[in-house]
Amino acid sequence: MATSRQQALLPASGGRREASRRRRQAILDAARVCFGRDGYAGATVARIAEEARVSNGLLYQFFHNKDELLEVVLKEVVRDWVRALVPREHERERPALALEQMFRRSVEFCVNDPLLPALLSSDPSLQLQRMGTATEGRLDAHRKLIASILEQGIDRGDFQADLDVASVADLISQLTADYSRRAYVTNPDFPVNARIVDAGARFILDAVRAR
Amino acid sequence: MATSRQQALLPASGGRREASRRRRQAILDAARVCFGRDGYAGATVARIAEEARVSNGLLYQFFHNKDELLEVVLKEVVRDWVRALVPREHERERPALALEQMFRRSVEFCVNDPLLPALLSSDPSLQLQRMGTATEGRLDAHRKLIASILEQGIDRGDFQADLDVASVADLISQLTADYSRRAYVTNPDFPVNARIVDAGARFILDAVRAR
Amino acid sequence: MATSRQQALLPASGGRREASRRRRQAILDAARVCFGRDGYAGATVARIAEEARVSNGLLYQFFHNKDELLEVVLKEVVRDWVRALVPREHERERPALALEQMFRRSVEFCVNDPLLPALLSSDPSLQLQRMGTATEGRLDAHRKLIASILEQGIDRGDFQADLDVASVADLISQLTADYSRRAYVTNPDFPVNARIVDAGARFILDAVRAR
Amino acid sequence: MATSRQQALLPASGGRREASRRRRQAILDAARVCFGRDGYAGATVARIAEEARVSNGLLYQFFHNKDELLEVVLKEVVRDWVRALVPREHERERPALALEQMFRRSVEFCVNDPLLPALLSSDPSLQLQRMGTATEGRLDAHRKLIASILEQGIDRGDFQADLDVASVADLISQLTADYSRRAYVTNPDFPVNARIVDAGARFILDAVRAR
DNA sequence: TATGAATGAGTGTTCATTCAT
DNA sequence: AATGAATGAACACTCATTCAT
Repeated sequence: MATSRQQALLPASGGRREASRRRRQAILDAARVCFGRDGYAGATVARIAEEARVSNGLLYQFFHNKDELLEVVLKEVVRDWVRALVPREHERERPALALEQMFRRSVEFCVNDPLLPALLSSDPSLQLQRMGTATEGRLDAHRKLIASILEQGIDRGDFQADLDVASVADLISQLTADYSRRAYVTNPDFPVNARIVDAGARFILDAVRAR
Repeated sequence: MATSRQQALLPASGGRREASRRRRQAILDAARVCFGRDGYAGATVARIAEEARVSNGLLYQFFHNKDELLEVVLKEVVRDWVRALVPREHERERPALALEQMFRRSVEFCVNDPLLPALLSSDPSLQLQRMGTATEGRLDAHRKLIASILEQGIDRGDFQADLDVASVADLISQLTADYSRRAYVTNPDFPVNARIVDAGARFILDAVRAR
Repeated sequence: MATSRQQALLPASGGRREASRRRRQAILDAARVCFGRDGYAGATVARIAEEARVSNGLLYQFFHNKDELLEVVLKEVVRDWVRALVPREHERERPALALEQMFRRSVEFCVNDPLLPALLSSDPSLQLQRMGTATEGRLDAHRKLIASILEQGIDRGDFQADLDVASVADLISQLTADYSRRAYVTNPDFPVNARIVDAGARFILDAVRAR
Repeated sequence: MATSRQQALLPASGGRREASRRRRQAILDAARVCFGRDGYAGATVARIAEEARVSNGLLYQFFHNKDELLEVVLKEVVRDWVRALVPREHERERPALALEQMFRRSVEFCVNDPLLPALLSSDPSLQLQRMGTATEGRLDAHRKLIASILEQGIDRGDFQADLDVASVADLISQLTADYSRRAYVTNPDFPVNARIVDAGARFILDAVRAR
């Protein structure tokens, strides 16, 4: 989101083609905020258009309908998220650190983007059954990324040798998604803070670490 | 839910009072399914009434409005769920077993009741801010139950002595909720099956077990 | 109204026949209050039944539907009103006094019975078009009563000889109805009080008095 | 109303802006008829839209809700009415004539606009408590106008010197309102016709005239 | 006779979508 | 390309009326 939204604020330059592209992005950014805040049914097309500083009807020149808009937004979100999670250079050879940082970065990411965890946990408010599994499939990227880190750690002897890699990758993906969601929803009973994020990181590492 | 729904299928016997009680329960059961499937905004009063085989208006003789209906349904769900999770007699002195069974039973419970995990993860579609924290507080019961098992395990030397009990209880509660949700939503990419539930149980135990 | 409502409070005595009659009257009294307060559309059958301390359905054993209930209530109101207005003995030979007292008594009557003025001025809230002119005709009684007083006054030389009796009777009837209504509706801008009622009485007398 | 409605029948010309304005006015005109005919509760939004030859939803682009629509309609009615009643030039120095003409014009005005008298007599069906006293205050204009004519007449010696001006102004205002209402409601028993309007005018003048 | 649970048509209102401009 | 006025199918909710008890 960061990138695309910043671009929208750049001076209006370029030809008609460019202006059009910028408007389309403004709609996507506004939709991201609205769907994340209000869910699918709760978000209104009018509100999205308003927050994008664009007319009601323009939306339908870029997207066939509300469903398609959501679909595109979700793809964008997942793309940005996966990009943000790719391990940094210095983590490459240290699987435990890579795993921990991925968890922390994901929680961080979602603080400003509640849409992702909603998607990750198949939030019924998104009514995903409306669209094909196209987006659904993309989530696989996260699991695969985790799985590759796990395998690397097993190879190096850092993680338990007999892990069911696919299943554990899924577990970690879920846990991450949930804490990411919680990072956004302010739960007065049990807020996500440094302490609980630390506990989450340790929990994951304890569960996979070799003994 | 199980019990009440089964009763609904019994031959219609008893006085008017009884018939009325049965209809009320049919509405609650239908609402449970609809809210769980479609979220708050997505569920329509008409659909709920239809699935309860009841007229549209009758709903408003039992509940003031859609909000109140959701509130009552949520209380019922949590009540049934907590009941189902209480450790059995033979698990009393074996914290690791108690923890594992709680996870498995919760996943089982939610196969037929997607509403619970939606509630547990503060699904925005439920728009919980509509109602008081009455229900919210009840979720605490789950965390407390887990926490008590954890403490017992620490005392017996089965679990790590330096666990952040409150945080870990929350983590396990979340993980349970998420797998429970997944147990209902049929995810063709990664279904919840015996293998992955086993992995979940092991993951949790590995994370807390003393070394 | 006074009479009938007081009877409703008498100890429940008499056979079934009598009890039934009493319940019917309770419904009529409650309807009178509700229709007067809320208009036809605003009054609900449920509320009427509640205020009559009677079940919802009983109403339909006495009256075919809401329309008929209103019709009967209106007849009662007009009957009570006309009864209350009949000149007292000592007014018989003094037309001016009779006229004035009728105005004052009518205002008084309606303080507790807003339904009458609503009827007198064909208040659209009563949606009188629903029913035949049956009730409508009864209003004639008031005009005729006034007309007879006017004629008497003309004969005695108290009132102008060339009055258009029928028209003036109608005017006075209207004015009375309106002030009666105003006696009930509390208009903060221009409340009906002793001063304005006095002015009303004088206005009427000035308009008809012989010069 | 006259003016606006006539315009609505003109050939549909002008830009989008103009067309929109015309539709808004059509809604107001239809609402005026419906509220006047059926009262507030009796009038349905759907019927108003239908009579305005406009879709159900358009109404809500111009007015927030039914209440606001009524409020705007009432303001319009009062505005048009007060405009219609301002004494003509040649009546300025003849209070008796001014008074009479005001009565006649008001009756005339309401033949096509039953809403005004409903308002003037605080018809409960309008449920005026819903809105602020904004409109309420405007009615004062009528009383003040009458009062000023009365005072002028008293100064010139045409009217009784000791009139309670405020009260009499209110009486005349009421009488006017009532006859205006009657001018619309076709009362088969006692229709408002030339004869009875004449009687009304004479009645008022007789009541205030100096002796 | 009397009840009140049950019905369902109808209400005010919202909102995704279309289309003349 | 862009607007926003206009549509109409939903929606949550109400209430006169019926009917099994």
